[in-house]
Amino acid sequence: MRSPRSPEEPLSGYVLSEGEAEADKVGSGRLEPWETIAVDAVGHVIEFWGFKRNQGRVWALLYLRATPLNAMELENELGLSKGAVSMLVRDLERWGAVVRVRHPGSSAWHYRAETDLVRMVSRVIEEREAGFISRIRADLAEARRLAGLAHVPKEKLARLDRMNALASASEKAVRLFLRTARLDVSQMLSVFRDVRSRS
Amino acid sequence: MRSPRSPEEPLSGYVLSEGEAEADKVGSGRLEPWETIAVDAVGHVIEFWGFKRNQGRVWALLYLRATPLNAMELENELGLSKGAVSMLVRDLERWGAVVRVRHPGSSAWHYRAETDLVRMVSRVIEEREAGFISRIRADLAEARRLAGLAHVPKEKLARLDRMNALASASEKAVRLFLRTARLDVSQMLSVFRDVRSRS
DNA sequence: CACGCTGTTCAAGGCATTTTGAACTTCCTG
DNA sequence: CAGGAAGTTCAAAATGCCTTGAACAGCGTG
Repeated sequence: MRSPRSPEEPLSGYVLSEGEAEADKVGSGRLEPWETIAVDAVGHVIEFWGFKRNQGRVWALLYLRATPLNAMELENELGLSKGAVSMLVRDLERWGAVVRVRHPGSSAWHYRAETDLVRMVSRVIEEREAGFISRIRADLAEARRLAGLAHVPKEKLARLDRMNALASASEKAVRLFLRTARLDVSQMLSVFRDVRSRS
Repeated sequence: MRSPRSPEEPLSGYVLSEGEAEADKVGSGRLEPWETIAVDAVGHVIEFWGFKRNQGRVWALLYLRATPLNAMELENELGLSKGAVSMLVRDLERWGAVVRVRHPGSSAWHYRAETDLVRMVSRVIEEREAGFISRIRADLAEARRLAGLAHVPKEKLARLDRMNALASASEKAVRLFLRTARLDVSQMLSVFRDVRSRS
């Protein structure tokens, strides 16, 4: 669902941004090649859904390494700054996609991936949808009201009404999508849970 | 389906960017208030779907004014530059959301809104989806292959497999969405066509 | 209770995308 | 076919989002 921008640009295959081409670059480069690929793939998915790429990368690494990692490890493995890790992890935590655990022998927090990535995506999308699309509908309704007061010709009013109908249709489509996606996903999740890392 | 970014940001109501707050600003300001609202609402929807806001605004204005406008009018009404209008209109044209018509008494091109805005959105999304998600799946498959060669422990392989399953589920969900949205929309379009401006 | 280690905050910087504006091209009109 | 209006192009500026890094805060330990 992301930026088509201009019709002439290539339609498949995502574009690597500068640093990304050289994999784990700046960081210690401890990531194995297969990890890099998987982590970045999740980064792309999550970006596709309107989140930050690095939120996906953090979650993916935590998920792949069954064992909880601390902030420093995330910095090194993913080549992120301290500040970035702090913020990314906080976001994931609030969304319930990551939990913070205190490890026995260490004074640092460790982070563990929940399997709720998808649940998080659909919840957040739903919240946005609720606020955003209904705000748009409200705007169109307001426009319609003003136009009515302003004695705008019937034909134009009809066009406004049709825009409204369009917005409603979008809204319905998105809701339907979320409902079905949720269904697909809850089946998925039950599979996931079988191998959930026992903390 | 657009940028949730950070959990603490307000979840409803879009944020106005600088210039937008003062409505039609720089331009001649010929737009009526209700038009401004409606045009911007469409701008937001279209941005939500990953296009440029001004592509939506141009289409919306053309749709609301039943009569085709030329480039200069679009510039003035929407406060855009000559170059911007040229590019925006070209994009919409290639997507089939706008057609270019030669008006009898004038040497300038005029632009007319097709009712295909929604068709355009779903087509473009579908194209992106086809390329993008399948690319991601391919990446995960590659990661899985490499991990297999690298004698990665069974448990980690299982996690990779689950990521793959997740990606498949996304793909299925998106496809389903597009199919149903298309259906909703084709019903819509039939309504639209009744009042299509006869050029 | 001071030190050091971990995590948080946020202004400044960096990066990608979008818009502008001016040079250039095309096409109509007389 | 000259003159000019309309349209296109593209480098540079503007914009907006994300990350960085350094200052700050919290906490646990010696």
